[in-house]
Amino acid sequence: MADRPGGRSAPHSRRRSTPDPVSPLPEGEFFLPPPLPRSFYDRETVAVARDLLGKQLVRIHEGVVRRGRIVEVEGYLGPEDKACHSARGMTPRTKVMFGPPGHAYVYMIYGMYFCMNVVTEAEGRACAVLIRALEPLSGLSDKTRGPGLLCRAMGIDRSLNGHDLTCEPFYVADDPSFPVGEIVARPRIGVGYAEEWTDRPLRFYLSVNSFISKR
DNA sequence: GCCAGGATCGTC
DNA sequence: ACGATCCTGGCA
Repeated sequence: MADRPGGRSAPHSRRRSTPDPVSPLPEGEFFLPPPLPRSFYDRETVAVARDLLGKQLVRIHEGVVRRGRIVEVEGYLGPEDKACHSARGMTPRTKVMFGPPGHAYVYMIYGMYFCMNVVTEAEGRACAVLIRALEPLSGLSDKTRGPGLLCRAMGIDRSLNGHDLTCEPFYVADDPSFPVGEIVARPRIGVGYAEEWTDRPLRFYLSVNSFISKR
């Protein structure tokens, strides 16, 4: 296969003479931040959850760049956590959670929405962080508050389950100049069935941000 | 197979 | 407080 050093044009017929209508990849320089390395995800889940706040979720799809700032997350701490999908062991659905860190765990909820997680900790730990809200940065509607809505806005569906988030076209990137500020910890949303795990403060959000899903 | 329930969201 | 909508997992 012929390589195109520095070239960004599509392999063949995709590129037309007119630019894409919405957020096309810019010509020349690219300021899209690079993906975080796998070592970022291969850490204790609460640390990853807190550190994801302020980062950018980036998806490049059909020539459109969609970016949002992660402003709300929830940690799910593996099989012992009664709110965690891996609490009933490995099933077809939770297989990705039991895999290596840095991959997307995407599932359908209530027959109408998708939710997206990042897998954390060592392979087999089956921990993850749910992305609950984004502040829109580019290519997104303003309906990004809540895990189902943000997946719709980003175009995240089942086809991205298991995707490796350490490479394009779907990844998390650092945003070093963004001031994260104070982080609030509260019980997770919608896990009333989880007994003693229901009230654990594993939901984290930026206190100075208006894009949170619920107060 | 069958069925209860769900890490949601919009509306009443 | 409830319905939409369908996948998932447990049980027969």
